[in-house]
Amino acid sequence: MTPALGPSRSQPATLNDVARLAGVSVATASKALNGRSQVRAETRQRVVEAAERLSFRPNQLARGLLAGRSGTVGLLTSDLEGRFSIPILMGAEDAFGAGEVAVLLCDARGDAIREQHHVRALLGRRVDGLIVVGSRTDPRPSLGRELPVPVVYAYAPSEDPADLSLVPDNVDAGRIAVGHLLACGRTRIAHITGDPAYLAARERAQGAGAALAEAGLEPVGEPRFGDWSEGWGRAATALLLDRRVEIDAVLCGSDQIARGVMDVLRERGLRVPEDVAVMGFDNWQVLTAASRPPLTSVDMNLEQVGRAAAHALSAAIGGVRRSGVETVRCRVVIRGSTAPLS
Amino acid sequence: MTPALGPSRSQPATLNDVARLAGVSVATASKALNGRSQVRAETRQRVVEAAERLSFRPNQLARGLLAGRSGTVGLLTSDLEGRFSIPILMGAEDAFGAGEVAVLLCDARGDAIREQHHVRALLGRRVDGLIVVGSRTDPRPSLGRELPVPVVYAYAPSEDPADLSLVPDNVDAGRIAVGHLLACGRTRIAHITGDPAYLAARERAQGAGAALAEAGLEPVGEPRFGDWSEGWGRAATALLLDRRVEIDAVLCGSDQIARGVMDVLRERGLRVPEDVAVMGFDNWQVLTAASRPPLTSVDMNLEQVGRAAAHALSAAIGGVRRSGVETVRCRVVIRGSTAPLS
DNA sequence: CTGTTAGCGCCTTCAT
DNA sequence: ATGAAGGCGCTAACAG
Repeated sequence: MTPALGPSRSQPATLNDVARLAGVSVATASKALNGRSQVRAETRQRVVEAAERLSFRPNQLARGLLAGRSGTVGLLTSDLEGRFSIPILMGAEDAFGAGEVAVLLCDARGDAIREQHHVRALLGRRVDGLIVVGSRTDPRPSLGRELPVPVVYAYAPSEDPADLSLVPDNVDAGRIAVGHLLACGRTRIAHITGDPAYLAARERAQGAGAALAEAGLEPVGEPRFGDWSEGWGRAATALLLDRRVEIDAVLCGSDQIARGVMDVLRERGLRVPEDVAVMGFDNWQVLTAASRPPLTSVDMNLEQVGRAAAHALSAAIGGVRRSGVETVRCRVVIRGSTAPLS
Repeated sequence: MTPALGPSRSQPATLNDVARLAGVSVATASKALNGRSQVRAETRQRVVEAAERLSFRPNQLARGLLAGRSGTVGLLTSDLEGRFSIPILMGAEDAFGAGEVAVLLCDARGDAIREQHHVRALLGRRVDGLIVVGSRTDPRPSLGRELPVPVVYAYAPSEDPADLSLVPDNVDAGRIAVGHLLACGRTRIAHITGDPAYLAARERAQGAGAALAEAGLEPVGEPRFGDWSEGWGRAATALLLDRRVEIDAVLCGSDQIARGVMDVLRERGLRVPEDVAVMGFDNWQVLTAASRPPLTSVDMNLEQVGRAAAHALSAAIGGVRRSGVETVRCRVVIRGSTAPLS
């Protein structure tokens, strides 16, 4: 409405203002503020004081224009809504924030057109690099090799092996999950997991199977694929129990599935973890902590993935490019739903 | 390592390059590309083609430098981890994205020092404005009136009434929640809610109480404050039933609490919604959809809050400033856990 | 040690 | 209709 007339109206101070107030040239002021050595201490003092008094902040746009680098990266998510993007985003933001790099956030909402649009916009802003965050671990189309800046793919790897991708190691995750159950003395381990269209589901099952085989154990039936919901966890468990299949552990493809599994086990009078150990995937706090008992789960270390992507991108911007798919290890977070057989 | 020699190495084309290729001056090229009218159609054509061929994208940094505006806003969250920031962020990103404005994301992680640091960094990048997203609806300290750009507070309002804040209307939310239960013919409505240190909890209770009073009904005891967990929902419900308190509906302060409430109701042989209607808050998909039956819940319309904040900020940048706390209405999302008494 | 000059990429007068 | 020139804020050469 009425333009405020207070201090908030005034334009931000420029180096010119500072120089004038300090009674020196802009060049000297620049050197003084940037710690260049060819400035008399007393002069520098004057400049610094002037800058302070005007609350001078160097204009990064001007700097970027000159340097040819903006000190900015684009973070392009395909699905902010899903819960996997956020931790990755946090890890990346954290890693960049420490290094004076700012993050431009764009959400493509799963739309390729919108993604392309965002890429153009980001390049127009002269981002120094790009991180592309997918919503599932299945490979996705590359943005292409023609981009003027380096790109790192996180969570969803690029289909082009010339690109660098960072993904959680889901095969290994299946392995260490089973490893934990074995360490608890369990031998009749069923695997109830999610949608087989997801690579993550298949890879975890593969790793779990391998770990069982290496231990000389038979899996309790084939992995049971379904969807990622509590409902499927309940249904699959009911089926298992109805058929009198003997089990002392259930490895679940998600924490939601695990919730469903535990509910039915309890309803049928089986105790967790005394009779059956239950383990989830994703380590989603709201579910793992609220379960009865609290749910042991595999954490994909997504913040770590984000941080690793940030570091890889920084390296690439610095000229050290890598390529191919690199994995980040997952970890088991032990809670009350798994325990050694007594 | 080895600097790639492909097309990705070349510097992005400048207007100069385009002009040279088209055989005109930079001034003409600029006019041609920006739709200025004083250019012969045939010339414009040549310029556009040249630009295309070089995949020219105007450097926004240079533009911003000249214009004095960067076309960029800062989004400062205090807690990306919590689930409330994300929808707000999505709404804001969406609203800005449509308007050629890019969003710089910073997460203060609940740390005032870090927040201050981020504000400085953002101002250095000459953001045209700032949105500050809080993690709860309790008022928070203002960033101050001295900032050179407009600021809009979302979710957590500023303590300074001179600032503009956009928050969900939690009093009204309590009202419409009770309104829905009344419409279902319920009259014995208990309220089990979260931590009374949260303004949201107190405001919802206040609104709920007012709606009951207006309907000439007594609340079933005082609102039961606790924390926001499933565990508290279970405990509070058990207490209620142990005391033989007669109820036909429970309004819960969060979906998690509602989960706990429903579990105990079912365990005690009460049917939802036939015997007792249950209603949650937050409309958190993963909980509401997975409940048995699916949970009716109040949605705070957070995307809407984010969008409104974005629009308000755009207006402020355009010179139209508002101030004070403005509210966004919540809405009831009806699912299976509430139904008319038959 | 300090100041002058030039230019990053773009847009906008002002001449032509 | 086109081009030449100036300047946005800053830094890196070079001069003094």
